[in-house]
Amino acid sequence: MTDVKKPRRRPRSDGQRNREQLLDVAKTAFTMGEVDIPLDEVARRAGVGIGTLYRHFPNRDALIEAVYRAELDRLAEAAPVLAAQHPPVEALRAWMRLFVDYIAAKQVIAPALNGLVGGTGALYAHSGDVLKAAVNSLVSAAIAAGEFRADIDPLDLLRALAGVSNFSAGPGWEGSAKRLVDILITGSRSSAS
Amino acid sequence: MTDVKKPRRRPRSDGQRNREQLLDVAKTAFTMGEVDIPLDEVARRAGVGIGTLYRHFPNRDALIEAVYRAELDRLAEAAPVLAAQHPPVEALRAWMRLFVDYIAAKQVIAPALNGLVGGTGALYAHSGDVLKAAVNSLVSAAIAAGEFRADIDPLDLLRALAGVSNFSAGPGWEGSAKRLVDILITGSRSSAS
DNA sequence: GTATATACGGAGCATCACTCCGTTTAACAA
DNA sequence: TTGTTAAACGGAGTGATGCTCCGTATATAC
Repeated sequence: MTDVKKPRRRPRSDGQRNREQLLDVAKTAFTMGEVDIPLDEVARRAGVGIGTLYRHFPNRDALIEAVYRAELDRLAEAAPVLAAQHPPVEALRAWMRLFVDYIAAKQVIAPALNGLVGGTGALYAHSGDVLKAAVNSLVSAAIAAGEFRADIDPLDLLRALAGVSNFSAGPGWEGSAKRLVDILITGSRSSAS
Repeated sequence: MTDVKKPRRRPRSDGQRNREQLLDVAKTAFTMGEVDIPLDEVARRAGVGIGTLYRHFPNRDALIEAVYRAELDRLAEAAPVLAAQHPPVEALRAWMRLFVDYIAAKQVIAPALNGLVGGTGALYAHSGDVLKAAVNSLVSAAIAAGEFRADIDPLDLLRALAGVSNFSAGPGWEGSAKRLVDILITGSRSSAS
């Protein structure tokens, strides 16, 4: 059952290279707003055959998720750094702003999510976990410090933040998103001042 | 320029009937999670030809928007009713909860939105307006009553709420969404208690 | 150098969005 | 009722796209 693969061989270098090239092309395309780019085209730009693309990513969603996930990982990694640099509530505020800035700057996440079929499912479950862990640690710290109400569900905050990414549009967008962060934090305090 | 159509004839009854049947089938399908249902299939279930579907809705997005818009209209209509029945802040809270309940019960909005290509654009601009007006009037009343800070942008709240709809999943979802509503309202008060 | 697991490429298939146009029918007038 | 006509219908056909299959090529190990 739990048979461990003993790696008979080192992974082939061309395989890894191609995989990264595909991810790179896809990320660039999604960022540029070409959410509907045909997969043939992604393969062509990456200089590989369509078959190669499908071996690395079994379907369109898998490719999108891979791009998406790599970005989220980087976001999650920022959490412990911020926690070390600031007091709990400020660390959370900073992270939430980072989230917003991040989405604003590189429009990777929002368009990709919108392009997904029935985003309800697997993708969130998988990729969401790292973000969940990140926001979870920050909120826990704020609660432990007595700054936040104990009944705050970190996921609530994450959901609200994700919403901003979906309605991303218009000029005053960034400022508005930052105000929302403040609203959320104020609303979560144990005894609002 | 502004030539008014003088309706030479009454609209044909079969046309209207078919249009409504198509909308009905599409709404049901989307609600059932069949976001990717082929349009041929929608036409078949509605008992019309594919050509008829395309005459009423020039493309897939147009059909989705039509369903989506009808639902949003009903949500917007609830705002003035609630405003008449409750004090400002409670009217807003009630409306936001309605929004959440609505999405939870009939999963029309979230899946449809996710299925859209680049939700950034036209659809929101069009359909969003009615919701915007609804939440706007409720928030304005709360500000006028001195209950809310004057710098609250109603759109911020709408965005956060929309986020919930996108991360809709899991069992504790509804309760969590209601907590979020409370957080948002507490965070928006002029002097939080 | 040889063997072989691994990866590659792209022709081909199935499906789906959307178009086109000949046929049918509801509305109106006489 | 019947004739006229604008309006609506239906579905075969077209092009594009997601995905599969399998023969070929090559990196790794010995």
